[in-house]
Amino acid sequence: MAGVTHSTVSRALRNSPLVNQDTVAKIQRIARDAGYRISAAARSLVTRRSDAIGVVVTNIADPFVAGVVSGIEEIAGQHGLSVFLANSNADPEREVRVARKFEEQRVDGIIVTSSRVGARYVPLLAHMQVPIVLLNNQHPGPYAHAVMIANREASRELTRHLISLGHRRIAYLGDRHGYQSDTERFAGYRDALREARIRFQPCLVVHGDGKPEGGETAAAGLFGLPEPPTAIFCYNDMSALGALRRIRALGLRIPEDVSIAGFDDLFFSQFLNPPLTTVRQPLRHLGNLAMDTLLKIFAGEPSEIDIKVPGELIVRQSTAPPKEQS
Amino acid sequence: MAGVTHSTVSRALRNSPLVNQDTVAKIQRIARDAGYRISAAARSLVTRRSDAIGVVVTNIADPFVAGVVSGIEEIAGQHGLSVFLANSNADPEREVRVARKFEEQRVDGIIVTSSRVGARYVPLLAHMQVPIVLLNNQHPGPYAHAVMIANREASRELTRHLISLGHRRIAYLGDRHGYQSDTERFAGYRDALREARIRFQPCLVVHGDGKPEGGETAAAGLFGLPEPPTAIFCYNDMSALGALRRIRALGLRIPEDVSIAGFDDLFFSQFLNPPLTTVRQPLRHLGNLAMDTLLKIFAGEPSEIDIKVPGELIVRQSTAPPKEQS
DNA sequence: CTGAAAGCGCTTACAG
DNA sequence: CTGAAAGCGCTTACAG
Repeated sequence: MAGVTHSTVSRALRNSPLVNQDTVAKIQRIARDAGYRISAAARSLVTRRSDAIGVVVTNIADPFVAGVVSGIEEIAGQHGLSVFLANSNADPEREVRVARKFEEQRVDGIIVTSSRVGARYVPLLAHMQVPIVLLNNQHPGPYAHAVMIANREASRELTRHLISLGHRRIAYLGDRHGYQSDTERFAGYRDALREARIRFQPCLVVHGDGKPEGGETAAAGLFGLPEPPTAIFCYNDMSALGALRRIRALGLRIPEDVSIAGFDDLFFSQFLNPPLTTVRQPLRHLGNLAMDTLLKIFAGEPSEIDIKVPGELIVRQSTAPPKEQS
Repeated sequence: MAGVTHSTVSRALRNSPLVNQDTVAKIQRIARDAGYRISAAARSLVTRRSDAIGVVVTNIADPFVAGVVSGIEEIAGQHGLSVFLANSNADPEREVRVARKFEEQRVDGIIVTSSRVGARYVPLLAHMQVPIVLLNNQHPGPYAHAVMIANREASRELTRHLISLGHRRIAYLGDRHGYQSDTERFAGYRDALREARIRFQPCLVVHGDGKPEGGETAAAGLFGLPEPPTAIFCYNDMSALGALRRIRALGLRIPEDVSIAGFDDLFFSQFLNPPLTTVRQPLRHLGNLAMDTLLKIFAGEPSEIDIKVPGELIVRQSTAPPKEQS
């Protein structure tokens, strides 16, 4: 060393006010010159904090998820926290493995990013006695905080937009049953129909998988109907991507023959041909909020249990009045 | 405890052959029932391995990056390794912060995923004496392994495709100067022109930023030319996304008036209207390879310094013969 | 096959 | 303001 002891060094590096300023300066200089890096493992062993958080995603390659993770990492980095990323793939076996790893790492908090996470996953994490924030997936229980978009309201507004254009046969192309965001968006769709006294028609509801492939198949089903819809509200932009392709393959024009709307406003949606009418979710901001919530919990500050962010209707050229009133 | 000592427990949980099988079974059962989770920090303090790797990306919200990270995480998870994710944003200050964090965590290896990473970043990491794998960015030095797509070859093939359709005025819409993948793709473009004895015209080369916005602006420039191109080879699909929009805004049809090709085959490219001709990069596979390389290094097995993966030309409907021979 | 001991690199009361 | 000591939860030679 350079004149002092172990403990003093430790204190100096943490900028303790207990230490002589000159000593601090000297020690910090020496440490820097020597390329000293504290061992996170050793520190965390005694402090009982890892200064790391865990982020579980179903699939980081999903642009919704990636956008949100980017917002999480941004705030975490600003506060000197490391982030562990783990894909669960909605596979129960991987979910268990992920939870176990996070426990071993003694993460200070967990963010679960995904609308697809099964409710059964949360108990697994809740068991860890660590703050949990769910992003776009509320959990009915005391274990977790939640950051969400106001799905129902935004969906209602989007459906109203279609109705105001003159549409009456509006299809809902959803995700798989049981996912909360699908359920809520579906509810908003029905709200708007009810308001406008349009009879709900179950045959106009089809289900994809939240990805282009599922959207494509589901859309195909709608055009096998004796009376196809004049507008389709797709659960998300990824589904819309598939629906758009299928509809074009059928020789129909958008929006002249059929209007299409999505949800999320992913980066590509404004570049589609035609540009997609959708609801904007502020992905990065949602990620920021989730991380902010975790930070508040760490600091012992009060924090809302359910944070709701409004979506924003973005009207583009994929929606227009129907050709003929039906 | 339950009859035995500290050391025996440690050995039992690691399935040491030194321990009586019955004892092992008993200890493992007790540990499971008690919900015991080993402390990664404590273990790593003595083993001097963290069983964690660090992944640096410029921006996880970029679909190229997200696809690759997904492939990295997949293999890491299979081998019980945790992954730290950090965004550098190509911001020098953040790069330093990321590198420092990874040092503190004593990661066992680092993967840098990005075509935008500055060469100046690598020394920062190399200093850590830890295996480094660069994905899509080769570094001329002994510090790092590299996994890359065969940019030049694939680019040459794509350009040949445009030439074979009859194009002679082919523009290159690149990324910013100095990025390796841009440089290599540009070289492939020139190779193909040379082969076909088409004179290279500097005015047909424009530069974007690898994102839709930059592609849009760069494309606009090409149509201010007295003799605009009949085909545009975009450095990547993200750039093409912007170029497509701008070209449509100019009232031109694709591919009738101008052919457009991209590079990467991101998930959305096959769903565009028209579907985009491009070069497929096997993103997930590239991520797998990078992680495999790291694993080999950990195991002390020999591993190639430079792994090159071929791209695959995917011809779709955004390219066609030019309207008139120019 | 099992136990006792040392030590990984830190932090933090407790004395001075 | 600084030092000596204990301890965080593991692993691993070293003895038996």
